[in-house]
Amino acid sequence: MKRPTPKTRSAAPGRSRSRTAPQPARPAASAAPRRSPTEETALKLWVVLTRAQDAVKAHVEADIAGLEITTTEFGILEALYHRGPLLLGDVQKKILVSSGGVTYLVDRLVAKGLVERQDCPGDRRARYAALTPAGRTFIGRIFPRHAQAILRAVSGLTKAEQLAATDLLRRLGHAASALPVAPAP
Amino acid sequence: MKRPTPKTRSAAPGRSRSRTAPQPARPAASAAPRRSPTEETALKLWVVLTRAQDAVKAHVEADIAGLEITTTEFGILEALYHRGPLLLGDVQKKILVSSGGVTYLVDRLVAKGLVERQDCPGDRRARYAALTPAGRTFIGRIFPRHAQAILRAVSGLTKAEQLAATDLLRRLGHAASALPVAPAP
DNA sequence: GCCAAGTATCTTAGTACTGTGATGTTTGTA
DNA sequence: TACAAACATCACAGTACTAAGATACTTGGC
Repeated sequence: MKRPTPKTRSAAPGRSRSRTAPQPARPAASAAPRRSPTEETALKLWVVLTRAQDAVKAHVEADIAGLEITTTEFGILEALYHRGPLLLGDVQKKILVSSGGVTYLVDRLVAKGLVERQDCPGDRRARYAALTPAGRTFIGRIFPRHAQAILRAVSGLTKAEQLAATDLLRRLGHAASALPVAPAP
Repeated sequence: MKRPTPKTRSAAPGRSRSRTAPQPARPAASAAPRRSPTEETALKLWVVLTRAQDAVKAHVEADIAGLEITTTEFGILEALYHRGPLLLGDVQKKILVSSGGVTYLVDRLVAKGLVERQDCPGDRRARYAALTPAGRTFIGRIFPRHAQAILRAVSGLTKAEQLAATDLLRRLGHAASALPVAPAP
């Protein structure tokens, strides 16, 4: 699991800061740099986008915790469950990891007996990943609960709001993906 | 850098799959499980939320690449820049890493001469992290460009849409955070 | 038919963390 | 005065990846 939101020493337990008041010896030097309202809007969007994703992800990961698989592995199983066998390259595009990462992840799922590789007739470079019967049973058993966990995690918005958010986020994502990545300065 | 969106072999370069047609020997077995529309809406939201965050993050990380710091380190510098010295515990809450992670990250920033630790008068257990003059200069120099990169990354939405998305995401995030995490089954 | 270029996967080494658990210091409370 | 709880730190094994390169196969042009 990548970052199931830190659980270590004294992580969250809220309000207790009463000592923050005594400002440090050195001046706070909080020379808050002025920013345009347009920048402010964009930065705020980036922050809440990240926070929202983290918050929902925490529920998704909590749901998967204890199943002996990572969220990324879950993503592969889910993709194979809903789409049938996929070329490893297509798995890569779907879950957004490096090519080496796909090899690594599929190796582990194979070791767990959930996935198998199949040769691709017609292109001997390529290979499919496919669920084994055990893998199909496994994902079929846990997916419904998983869907409920997500449903619950996003239930802070009404269905209409969820649809509105989906539309905005889809367009945001598409636009950002289409945009060429920063011209190295 | 954690996952600057894979750059490896044949990652994105679109449509070329013409070999996907010959379905694998084994039956596709695509027993697509029926789902309620409510579930469908929630799952879709989760997917586009993650995709959008990833897409924007790719720009953010591309902007930081080559500066010899990771995005997490950047987050610390930015927090100190905009808020002044912070207790290490507050840094932890801000950037969401483990307690050991804060020590590790601050150590590295100290080694780079960008941050220093200061004792906290009034609580001798606690310590502040604060920018050094070099650190302030560094972040002050790169932050404006960073803000522009974010501005650009989210420019697929109009300002009004950005505000609407911010409102929805803020409420989504708050609700998800407030919700107790899945009851371990 | 030959070969360069392209595509698919795998291998290797490295990185940025995490989690656990222990240690020391300090603080607020009983 | 004791004692639990908070803050930071350290040590260390482990994890989920990444980037870069190697290998194997395929394709398109000549």
